Amino acid sequence: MTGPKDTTTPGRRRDAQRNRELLIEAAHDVFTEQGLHAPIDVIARRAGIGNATLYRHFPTRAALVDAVFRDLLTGTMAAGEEARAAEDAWAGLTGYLVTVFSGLAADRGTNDLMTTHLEGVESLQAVHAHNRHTVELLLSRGREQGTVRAEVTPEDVLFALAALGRTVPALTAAAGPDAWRRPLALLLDGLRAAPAAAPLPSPALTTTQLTDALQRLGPQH
Amino acid sequence: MTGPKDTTTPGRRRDAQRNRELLIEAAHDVFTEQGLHAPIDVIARRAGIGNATLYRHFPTRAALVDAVFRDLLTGTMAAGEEARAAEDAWAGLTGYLVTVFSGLAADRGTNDLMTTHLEGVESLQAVHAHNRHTVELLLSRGREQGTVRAEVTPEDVLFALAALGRTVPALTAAAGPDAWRRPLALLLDGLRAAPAAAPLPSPALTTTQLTDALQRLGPQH
Amino acid sequence: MTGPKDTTTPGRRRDAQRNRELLIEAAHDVFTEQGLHAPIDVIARRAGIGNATLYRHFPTRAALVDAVFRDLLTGTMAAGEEARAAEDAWAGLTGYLVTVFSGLAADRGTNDLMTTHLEGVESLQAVHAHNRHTVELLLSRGREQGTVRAEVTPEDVLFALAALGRTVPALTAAAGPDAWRRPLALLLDGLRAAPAAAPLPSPALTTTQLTDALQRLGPQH
Amino acid sequence: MTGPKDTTTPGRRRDAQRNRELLIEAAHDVFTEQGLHAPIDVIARRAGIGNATLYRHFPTRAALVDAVFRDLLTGTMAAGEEARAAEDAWAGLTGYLVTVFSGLAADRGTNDLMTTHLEGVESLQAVHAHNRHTVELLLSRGREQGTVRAEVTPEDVLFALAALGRTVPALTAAAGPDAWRRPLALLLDGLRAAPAAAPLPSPALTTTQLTDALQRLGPQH
DNA sequence: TATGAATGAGGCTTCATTCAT
DNA sequence: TATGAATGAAGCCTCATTCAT
Repeated sequence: MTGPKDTTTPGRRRDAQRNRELLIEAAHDVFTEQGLHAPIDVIARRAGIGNATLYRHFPTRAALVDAVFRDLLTGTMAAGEEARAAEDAWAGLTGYLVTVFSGLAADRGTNDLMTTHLEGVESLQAVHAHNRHTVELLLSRGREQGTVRAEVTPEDVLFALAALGRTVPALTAAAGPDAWRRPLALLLDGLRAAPAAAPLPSPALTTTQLTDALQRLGPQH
Repeated sequence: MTGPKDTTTPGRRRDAQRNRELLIEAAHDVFTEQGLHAPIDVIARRAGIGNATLYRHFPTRAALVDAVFRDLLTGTMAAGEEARAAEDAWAGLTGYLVTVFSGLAADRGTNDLMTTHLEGVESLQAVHAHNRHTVELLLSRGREQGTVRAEVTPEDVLFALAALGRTVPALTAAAGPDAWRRPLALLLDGLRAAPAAAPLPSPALTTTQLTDALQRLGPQH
Repeated sequence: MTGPKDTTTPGRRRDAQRNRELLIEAAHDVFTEQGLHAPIDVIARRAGIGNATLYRHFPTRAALVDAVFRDLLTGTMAAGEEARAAEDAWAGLTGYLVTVFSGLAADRGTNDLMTTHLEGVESLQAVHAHNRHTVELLLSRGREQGTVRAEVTPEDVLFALAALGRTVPALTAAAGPDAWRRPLALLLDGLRAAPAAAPLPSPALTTTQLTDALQRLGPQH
Repeated sequence: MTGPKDTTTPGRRRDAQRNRELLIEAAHDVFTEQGLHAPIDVIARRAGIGNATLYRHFPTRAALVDAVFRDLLTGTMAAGEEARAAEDAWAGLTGYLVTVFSGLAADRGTNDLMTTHLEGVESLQAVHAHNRHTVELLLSRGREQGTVRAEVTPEDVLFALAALGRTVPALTAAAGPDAWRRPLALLLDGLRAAPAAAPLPSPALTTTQLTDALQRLGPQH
């Protein structure tokens, strides 16, 4: 006997737990593919479970989103912690944003989540706050170290991040998984105090790729 | 023969033309307010015309969009022409983008249009091409004049433009009609060869404004 | 040719008109049977028409209710006019209320309509206003003629009317189509200045009938 | 024997009893707030108990209602006893009805219960019977004492009571906790043999209050 | 037996597209 | 040809009741 829990679990508990997991899994997949606005019924269907059951487990979309991303988001926060500890604030900031964007690129759900403020998603509050603190700290230290432009505020960075971040899925779809590195580098260069030394990463978009990427953006809302 | 070419449909031709105009007008208004995904019926109703008639005139949404913006977009192209003539390429580029963004801020339709490639919208091709040429020209001359970073491509600029452009409506809603000037300036600073001399325009976002703006972005699609 | 309309009516107009009538008819029936809260879909089904079509004709429940009852309600208003002209105000009031209650007894829809204020039902406003004016006028003249208690206000009457009126369908179901006459008479006797001379109309409820009636009332809301 | 009768289920019996009490308590609260049609699950959740357990204890809604109100209703019956003892039958009747209405005003559940006959609620039979006897007795004595109209039957009173009683929650919501006193007084005046001497209690409704009250009544069922 | 969970069915509303005159 | 109308399909949500442990 390794743990007492297994034997204690009464009645249907295990089954429900299984359903809950199926739902979260399905929701994760669907959110990843379609974004956070994906129809609830699609998720339920994908899980092979009645939609009313989904509602029982997660009365609101926000609750479901919260459950799906709670763990994933802690990953982002960990990256933030690490970045804060960096000697060179600029390097820390850069590295942090790269990590964040890697996440945004892979997953429409994470993307929506990080580049929007969804009312009612609890865990999100924490991530956004943490995110802001990380950026704020690194900016302020960067300013002291002379690598960050004096006037740049955390809001500047966070907003630019969101703006660029939202386009990442379309971009990667059109031009490969690393395509976001280049516009991100450009953005960062705008924040620097000193002129940018490093060459831009990732090859430039071709015209076709640009067209493709824009097409994938689609009309808003 | 005093009338128009086709005598078989005496008043018809003119009637249809009138309808077409009414539809385009209505669509323009609706697109401006609601974006390009606005319900077809709303447009037809606003024009005071049956939706099936709309379909007859414009079998697809793209066709309607095309018709609506064909004329408007020439305005943007004119701004491009003017910019191309600028002595100082950097000033020309800056001015051009400011003009473009002013348009993006005012009109959800133009915004969708310029920051996306809608399959099947013919006239759009022309604008995007023109746009690209303008940027390309100014970039290349800027490079010669030493004001633009060597590596920056037109695609870099156009893509960044689209990314930032799409957020403009939410941004102006949250922080006022000039709020886009600041992130645009930041973006431009990233493109410069020389370090940015000018201070950032427009006050920085407050945290609340940022939150508000992000909330207004909403999930994609 | 007796009228030009028939031949002029273009296209589908006649068909749609037919549908509209079918819908109103069906709605009338369903409202009469089930009251104004009856499911929209049931009405559409009863009319043999898709529910979306119903929505096209009547975008809100209130619009449908309005269409169904607009004509019926003018009947009530006519009765009001007549009552106002009565020499003996008390007789006029009595007669009026009897007419009104006859309507309430026959039809759950009318009943809901008259004993409730449904937001958005235009024609209803007029009836309620007319109703109030009738009652007000007759009360005030009745007071002058010494047949109505001094303190009684139109609101007193209208409210009592509503309270009693709502029970009328259950009452008639349990005790016959004239059963409402008796409680109405009792109510009126409470409004009189002089002691009631006339015997109560309609036989008294039996205990069983009372039980039955109450059962039919059902829980509120 | 120190324990309870059934020794086969040592803690069970007591547990079940406890659950039963919790359920009744919760149901009482919910019924009071929302009326007798409140969702079953809400009650179970409020009790912190599974809904299936609720079903086990009370297979039908009626059974639950019965259990909840069995005790409460004895209070009403006590008031009846007291009223029966009154010297002046009319005063007794009046006082009784005031007491009853106070209850109707405070509690949606009691209201539904007293103004309706719910199929299958056993205990209700008793209350209604008791109620009827009280009214019957007082009426008959009032007739002897010359204060009650000869023709008025218990059913007349009980029905009028129900009709007015059901409107009490809406009325108090619209016009204050004592607003029911005035229409009740009017009703009673209709039952008197002698002309009403006392002025009406509680101020008259304003037009706005009337509208508000009617709106709150809502469609039946 | 007690229980949490599951679900089918019902209700509302919107919209793109097709139909029938 | 021009048109108003029709509709199927999709999305949302709630609740009474049954199921399976």
